[in-house]
Amino acid sequence: MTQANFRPVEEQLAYLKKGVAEVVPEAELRAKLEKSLKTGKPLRVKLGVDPTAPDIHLGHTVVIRKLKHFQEMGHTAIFLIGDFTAMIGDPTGQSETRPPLSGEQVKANAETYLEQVFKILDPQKTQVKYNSKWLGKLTPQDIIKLSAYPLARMLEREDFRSRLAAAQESARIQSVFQSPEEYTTQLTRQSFSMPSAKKVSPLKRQASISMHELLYPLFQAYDSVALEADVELGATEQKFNLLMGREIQREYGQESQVCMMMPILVGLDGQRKMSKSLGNYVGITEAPGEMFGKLMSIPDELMWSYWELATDSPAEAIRDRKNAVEAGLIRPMDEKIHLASTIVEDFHGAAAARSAFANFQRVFQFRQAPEELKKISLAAGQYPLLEVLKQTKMASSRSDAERLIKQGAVELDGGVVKDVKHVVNLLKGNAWVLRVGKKKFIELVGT
RNA sequence: GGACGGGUGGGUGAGUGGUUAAAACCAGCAGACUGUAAAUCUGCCGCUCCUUGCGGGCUACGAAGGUUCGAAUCCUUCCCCGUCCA
Repeated sequence: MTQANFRPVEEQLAYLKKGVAEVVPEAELRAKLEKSLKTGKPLRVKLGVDPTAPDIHLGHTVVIRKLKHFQEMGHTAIFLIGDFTAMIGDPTGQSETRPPLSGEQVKANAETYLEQVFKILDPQKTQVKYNSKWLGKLTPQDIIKLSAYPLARMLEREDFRSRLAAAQESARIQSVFQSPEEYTTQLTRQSFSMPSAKKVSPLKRQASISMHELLYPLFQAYDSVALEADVELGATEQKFNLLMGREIQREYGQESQVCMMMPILVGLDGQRKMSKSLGNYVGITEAPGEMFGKLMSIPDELMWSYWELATDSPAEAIRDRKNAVEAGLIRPMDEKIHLASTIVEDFHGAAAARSAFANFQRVFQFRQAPEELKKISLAAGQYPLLEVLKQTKMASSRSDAERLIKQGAVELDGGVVKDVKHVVNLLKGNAWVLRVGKKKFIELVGT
C-alpha cells in the first residue's frame, strides 16, 4: 500500500463516519489517519465476532460494512474470529452462559461465516485471524497479569452493574420485612395497589455473575494487543469491551486503539434489535424474493436507518430523499421499493433485484400467484384438503389447517375453499395453485 | 453448610381442590381496511376424531410418587434456579 492510495484525511473521515454512533476519542482517529497518510502505513482495523451463530443477517452487516469502508480507504481489515472467547460467551444482553462449542462446530461456523462475510468484504484484502492462536497459549501467569485490573472498574460495565444492582435490591427488600409471611403479603398488597406498575419480583431475577464472564472483556481486549489494532469496530452494546481494549493496550505498552461504535440495527418489527431468535431478521443468504418481501414489511420510518446502516448510499443522498418523502414528493412505498431493491441488488445482483420487485408487485399489489412457485408433486388420487395442507407444510397441524380454512384463508386453484372436509381430487397432470394467507403459495402437481 | 423464595402454554404473568386447555398482556396466524407497511377493527391461537358442536378423546402447569370422586392447586421425595448469612 503506497501513500498515493490514501484519500485526504477529511475525505476519509467523512466517509468513515457515516452512520457511526460514536468514536472514542474522535481526535485520535483523525491523528491516526494523519499519521497513516504521512507514513503511508495503513491502519489496522479490527472487527471481532463470535462464531456462535453460523448465519449472519443484516444486523451483523452493519459493522462488517463499516470494516469494508476502512478497507476501501486503503486500510487493513482484520476479521477476527473469536473461537477462543466463544467458549466463554459474551455476557452482554442475553446473560446466558453459552455451551462451549466443539472445535469442529467452531470451524464449520467460521467457514460459513466467512463465506457470507466475503459478500461484503474483499477476501483478497482481508486478514482473517482466530484468537485461539494467542489466547490458547496464555499461561496462568499471563492470565494473572492480564487480570490485574481493578474489579470496581470491571463492574462498571452496564450488564454487570445491573445484575449486581438487581441482587442488592432483592436483598434490601427481603431485609425490610421481618418474617417471610409479612414479606409475601406485603408483596401481594403491593401488586394490588399498583396493578399497572411493573411489579417488583426480586425473587425471580437472574443476577449471578460468573468469574469467567469477567475474563471475557479482558481476553477481547488482549486480542487488540495481539493484533496491534489501531481501530476496533463494534456495536454500541460492545462499548465497554472496546474501551477495555484501549486500557489493556496501554498496559502492554501499545498505543491505544480508537473505538468506533455502530448503532444497533432495529429488526423488521421496528421495535427490537434485529436477531435471529426474535425472527425479525433478514438473512443475507436468503432468496431475493424473500429478502425483498421482508424489507418491504418494515415500518416506513425505519427506512432511513436501513439506508444509513445497511447500504453504501451517501449520507447527503439519504437526507435528500428523506426530505423529498416528507415533502410528499416521493411516496413512502416507492422509496421503500428503492431501498429493498438496493439491498437485494447488493447481495444478489441487479437482475435478481428486478425480478424480486416484479414478483412483489404480482403477489402483493395484484394479489396473484408468483411467477415461480414451489412445486410439490403428489401421486394422483383423492386427498382431504386438511391432510394436503399439513403434508405440504402450509399448515402446522390438521387443527391449524382447519382453522385456516374456517377463516377463509385457503384458496385452491383460484377459489376460496370454506369446506373443512373438502377433498382434493388430483389427477395426473393437474397443476393446482394452493394458497394460504397472503403470501404462501405452492403448486400441487399430480403425477 | 444454614435461612428464605421460586419453577405455569413461544414470552411476561394470574391462578391455591372442581364450569381451567388454564385470566390478562405481548408475540404469532388469519380476515377486513390500505400505498408495501404501521395503526385500527374482527376472529383464531395444544394435538386429534367426527355427526363441525358452547361435541368426543388425549396430552399439558420442573420430575416421580401419593392423598382425593376430582389436583396446576394438598402431601412426600428428587432435580433445577435466585437472594441472603457463613
